[in-house]
Amino acid sequence: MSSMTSIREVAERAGVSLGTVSNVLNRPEIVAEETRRRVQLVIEEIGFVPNGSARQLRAGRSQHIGLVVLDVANPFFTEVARGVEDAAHAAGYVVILCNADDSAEKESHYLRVLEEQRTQGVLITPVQSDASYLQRLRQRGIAVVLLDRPSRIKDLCSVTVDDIRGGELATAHLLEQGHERIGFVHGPLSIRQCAERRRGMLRAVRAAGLDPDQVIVDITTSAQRAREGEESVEKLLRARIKPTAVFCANDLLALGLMRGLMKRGVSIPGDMALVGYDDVEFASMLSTPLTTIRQPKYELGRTAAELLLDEASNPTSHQHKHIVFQPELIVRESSFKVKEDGFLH
Amino acid sequence: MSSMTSIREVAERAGVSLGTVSNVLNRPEIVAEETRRRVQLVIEEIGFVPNGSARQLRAGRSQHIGLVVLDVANPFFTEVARGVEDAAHAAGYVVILCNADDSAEKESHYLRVLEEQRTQGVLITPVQSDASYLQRLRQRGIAVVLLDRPSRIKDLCSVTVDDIRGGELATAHLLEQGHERIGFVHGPLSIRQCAERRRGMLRAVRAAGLDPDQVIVDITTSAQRAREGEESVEKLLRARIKPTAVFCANDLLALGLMRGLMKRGVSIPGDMALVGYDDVEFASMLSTPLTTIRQPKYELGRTAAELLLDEASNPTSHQHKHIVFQPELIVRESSFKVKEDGFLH
DNA sequence: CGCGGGAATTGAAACGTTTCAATAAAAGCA
DNA sequence: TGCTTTTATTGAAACGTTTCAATTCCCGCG
Repeated sequence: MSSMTSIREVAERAGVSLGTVSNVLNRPEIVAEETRRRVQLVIEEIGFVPNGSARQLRAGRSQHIGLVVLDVANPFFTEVARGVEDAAHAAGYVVILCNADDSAEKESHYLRVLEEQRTQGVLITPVQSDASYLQRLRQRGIAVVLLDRPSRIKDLCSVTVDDIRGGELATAHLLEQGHERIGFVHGPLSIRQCAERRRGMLRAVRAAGLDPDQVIVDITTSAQRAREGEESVEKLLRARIKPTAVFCANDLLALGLMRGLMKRGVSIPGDMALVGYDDVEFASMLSTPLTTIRQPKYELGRTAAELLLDEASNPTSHQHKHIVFQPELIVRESSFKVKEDGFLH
Repeated sequence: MSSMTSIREVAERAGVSLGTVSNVLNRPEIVAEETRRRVQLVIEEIGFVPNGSARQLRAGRSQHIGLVVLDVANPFFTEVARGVEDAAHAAGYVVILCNADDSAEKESHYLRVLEEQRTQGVLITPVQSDASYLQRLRQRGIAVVLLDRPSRIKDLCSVTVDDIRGGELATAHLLEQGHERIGFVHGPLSIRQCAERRRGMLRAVRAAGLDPDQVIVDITTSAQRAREGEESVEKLLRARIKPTAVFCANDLLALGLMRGLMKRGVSIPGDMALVGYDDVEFASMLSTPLTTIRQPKYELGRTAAELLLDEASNPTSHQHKHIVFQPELIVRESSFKVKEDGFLH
């Protein structure tokens, strides 16, 4: 029953040729009214669903786009994913969401799969700085857009938020509040965002006429999640220079760090000021509302998807673009200044 | 250059037949040492990557499993997704994560795509109560496992958490704290979870010898996100019976509701006690840590994926199972009792 | 009445694999 | 040496579409 359910069966039952059924499916307007009806009836009747693999094989390309994120559990990326999905869905494409889970191995695995599937395009925030694999995809005719990562490679679209500026905003704010020793909790510096935000810090520190080596205390974590944030409290409190403020490379780290500090009775912002990054949904709702750098997450995803779709549909006329959004400082209680009178201001 | 990059080109360059190349790819052990090496060299050289569509067409089935969730932006589902992904990845399968976004239309769309792709199986938390579409998938030989939703249909695996019990735990806890009028903020009751949690409430209320109509104040939202939670504050405060406590069908709703209440100066738990559902990561870190019902999210996903893979690989010997996990009440400050002395206990 | 032209349909080739029966080559044995 | 096994390789068919040149049919026009 369900065994032989191809276009051929439809054709036989409707008494037409394969080609006609295909036409009913793809260009119904060119087939005669009555024939079309008859074929459609049979399709309904036997519940025929075209085989995507066969279609793709013939077309040489699928109607999918791949989205490879660093960590699906990070609200930042799910918000980006919503943007991507909306744009893709509107254009009739399907998004395959792949979770690299901060692992280069998983990233490669998924890219390989997307390549095998002859995907229309790939949106990616690479784990690996090595972009040679991406070049390969491009050579195979798969459009690639870098998400939240500037492209070293010129002939690649990218959509980013100015991370240097973000780091600068956060740091300038803390310096202004009178902090002179600032911890920076971040994932591996091989991750572009981390490196750039750090550069922003340097810029702000120098602009204030201070020596970065005296101000910044680096704390590197293996991944950028709450767990790692909590674990880094130890290192923070034992640092050679004792910071009075911390800047975290994302809100999850900040969340974890906050939990860790509270457990140890370190008050925020009294004993330690805290600034996060991303402005995820819960940032404003924490026990101490979190000062953070807001990024236009949804727009980031949406814009990236639009660029990708443009490149995929007009491969020749397409112009590569590098779109940069601006981050915004959102000041909340976690970085308020504590005056001599002991009150927050 | 990249135009003709099929198994055929590899065969020609290596001076062997198509079949041999295929063997090198799939059963390398049966091909002679030297031939294998030669073929592999050519593969490296021209960067050959097999065409997944052709493979799938031939095999009649892809190596993917689809995961359809209600809302990727909900941390509950991303945690489930991690569980699914780990199990699938370990077994060599790829997960296609689809976001139904609480919309029946998107859900249908994705299911259709998964059907066209001749996916191995589908893991789903259906938006629609109508399961006829799922039956169709099954008839086409696509394994289906219901995620976090009991199966009306007998011959379907399902992995759930006892939602009735969850609702009961939450409600009993609030009753115990002395609350006699309790708001229940939830998405459409057509969503199974909502309906079941409500049944749990009824059970608890009746067990306490009270009349549900006098105790429960229903507030239905269009979706179960923070935004909708915040919007429902209005309705809550203007309800005919004024509640002293609220139970939210998930933590995102609770998050939004908390924000809304705070904006209006309603103190938690003093003026209004609050209980959420899911125990997402940030629940313990909110301005008032949230009492909630914990679900084993990761295990849920993992177990579901394992059942699916079992069904997909042993379609005949497979036994359908219905696994039910137990929820757990986590008491935090948002539901503490306020004694006459004005302090929390 | 014959002919040109448009509309509808057809049939076969092609997309890139895998599979499997058939063949070829090598090795073992008497 | 000739015959049987074993081991390696081959070639063709099949998977389910789409495409496009070729064919059929019908209509209107001169």
